[in-house]
Amino acid sequence: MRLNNTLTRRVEEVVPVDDRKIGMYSCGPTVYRYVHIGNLRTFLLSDLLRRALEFEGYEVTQVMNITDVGHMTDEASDSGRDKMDLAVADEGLSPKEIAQKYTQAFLDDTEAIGIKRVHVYPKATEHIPEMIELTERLIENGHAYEVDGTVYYDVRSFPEYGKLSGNTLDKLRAGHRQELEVDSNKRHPEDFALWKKAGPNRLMRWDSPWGEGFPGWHIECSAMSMKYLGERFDIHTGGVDLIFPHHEDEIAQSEGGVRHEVISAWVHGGFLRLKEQKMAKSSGNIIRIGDLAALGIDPLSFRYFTFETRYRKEMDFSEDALRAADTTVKRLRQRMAEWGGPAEGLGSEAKAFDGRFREAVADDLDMPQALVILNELASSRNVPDPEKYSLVSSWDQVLGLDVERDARAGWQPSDEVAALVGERDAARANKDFATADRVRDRLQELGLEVMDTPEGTRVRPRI
RNA sequence: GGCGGCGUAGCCAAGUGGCUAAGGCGGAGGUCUGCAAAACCUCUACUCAGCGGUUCGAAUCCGCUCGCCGCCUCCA
Repeated sequence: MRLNNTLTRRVEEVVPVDDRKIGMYSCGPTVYRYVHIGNLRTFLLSDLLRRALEFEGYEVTQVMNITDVGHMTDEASDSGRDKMDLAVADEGLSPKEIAQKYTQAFLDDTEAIGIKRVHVYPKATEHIPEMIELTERLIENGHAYEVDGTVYYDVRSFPEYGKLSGNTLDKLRAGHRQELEVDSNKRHPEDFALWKKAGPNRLMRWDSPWGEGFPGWHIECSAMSMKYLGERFDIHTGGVDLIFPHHEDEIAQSEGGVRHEVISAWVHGGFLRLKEQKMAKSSGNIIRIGDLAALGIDPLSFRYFTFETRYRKEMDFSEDALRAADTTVKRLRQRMAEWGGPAEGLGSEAKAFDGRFREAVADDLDMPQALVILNELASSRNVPDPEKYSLVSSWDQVLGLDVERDARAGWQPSDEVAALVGERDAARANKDFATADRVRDRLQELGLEVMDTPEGTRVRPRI
C-alpha cells in the first residue's frame, strides 16, 4: 500500500510499526448535530483505507473518536459559546441525551453507506483523566504553562511546529490575517489551550489540578489515540480542514508528551463541494444521506460516487452525477445476477484483471482507476461469466457496494405477474400482438422490465 | 497578508513529458425483435481556461493573465 503522506507531501509505502498489523486513528464526528454527505465522504475515506489494508492482508485496528464535548463557536475569545451548550438550549435535552441522539444518527448514516464499524469509538467525556494526565506531562516536559486555571501549549517549545501544515511560526507571524482578539494570558499568540477554565454558565465541566474546567479541542485526539493505539502507530486520517490547526497541534501535543514521533502517515481527504462551495453545517449548505432515499437513490451509490474522484481531490456534488453512479451500481448488481455465481478457479485473463485492480487500490487508493478496471472486466469477452462473478464479489471487500444483492435475492414473480407472463406468451404464440402489447404495458406499470427471449417472456424488476 | 488546491467532451471525471487524450452517465446510429426491451457493436474532446516560454516533442514543465475553491476562527 502506498499513501500520500501529508507530512512528507509524497506518496510513500506503508511500513507498519508492527509487522502485518496497522493501527489507524480516524477523526470522528462531533455529536451535537447531524453529519452531512460531505462529512461522510471523509469517513468513507477512512473506511476505504481500512478495507484496502485488510484486502492486502493487514490486521487493522481502527479507532474513531466521538467528540461529545462541545467546542467553542469562537475559539479565539472567551465570548464564544460552547456548541454542545447551544444544542442543549435548542433541543431541551441534556448534553448526554444530545450526544446519544447524534451518535446513534451518525452510526445509522455510516452503516447506510456501508462503512464498517471501527474497533473502538472512544468518547471524549470518558477520557478526561487521560487528557489531564497528558497535559500534566506536557507541563513537566516544559511544553505547557498554566495561567489562571487555563493551561496553554507553548508552541515555541516545539521546534518542529508547522511541519504538517507548512504554517511554521515565522509564516504564521508574517501572514497574520487580521486583528483577532488575542488572549492576553498567552505568552505568544500562536499558543493554544490544552485545558480551559470553565466560565460560570458552562454546563460540561470537570475537576482538574488547575480548577474546574474542560479540555481544549485538540487534546482528546492525542490522549485517546495513544491510549488505544500506543505511543507509536501507523496512520491518522481526517479532512483537509483539520490539517491546521487541529492536527498540527495534535502532533505538538503527542510528540511533546512522549518525546518521539507518534504517527507515521497522515492521510487527508478533500472536500465535497455543493453549489461550488464547501458543505458547511453552519451555513445550511448541506445534504444528508437520508435525503437521497427521497430521490430513489441507493445510499451505497453515494459510496460509488465518491470513488469516481481520487480521495484527496476536491469534488463537486451534483444530483446528475449521483444518479449516474446509482444507475451504474444497479446495473452492476443486475449483471452479477446474470453471471449467476462464482467460478471454481480463475483463468489467466481473470488473474490479470485481479492484479490490475489490486495494484490500483494499493496505489494511494486510486479508485477511479479501479472502477475503470471493473468496467473493463464487466464487458470483457475473454473472461467467463462465473470468473467475473468471483472477481467482482471479492473486490466488493473493498468496494462495499453489496454487488451480490440481486444475485442473492433470486427475485420471483408474483402469481399475478406469472399469470400475465403466461397470457402474453399465449398471445404472442397466436400472433395476437395487440393483446401481447397490452399485457406488456401492464407489466411495465408494475415496475417490471419486459424482455422477450427464445424461452418466452422474461421479467425482472426495473432498476 | 501567509499556506494549499482546482480549471480536460452535454454532465461526472482519469491522465502530470512521447503510440490514435481512460472510464461512467447521457445522446446518436446499427444488429436482434412482430414492435419493443435487454444484450452486443459503432460513433460522441483534431483537443486539454487564455497567452507566452523551455523541449526534437507538453493537457502534462516554467512564467504571466483570467476564473473558482479551501485552511489560517468551529469545521470532514
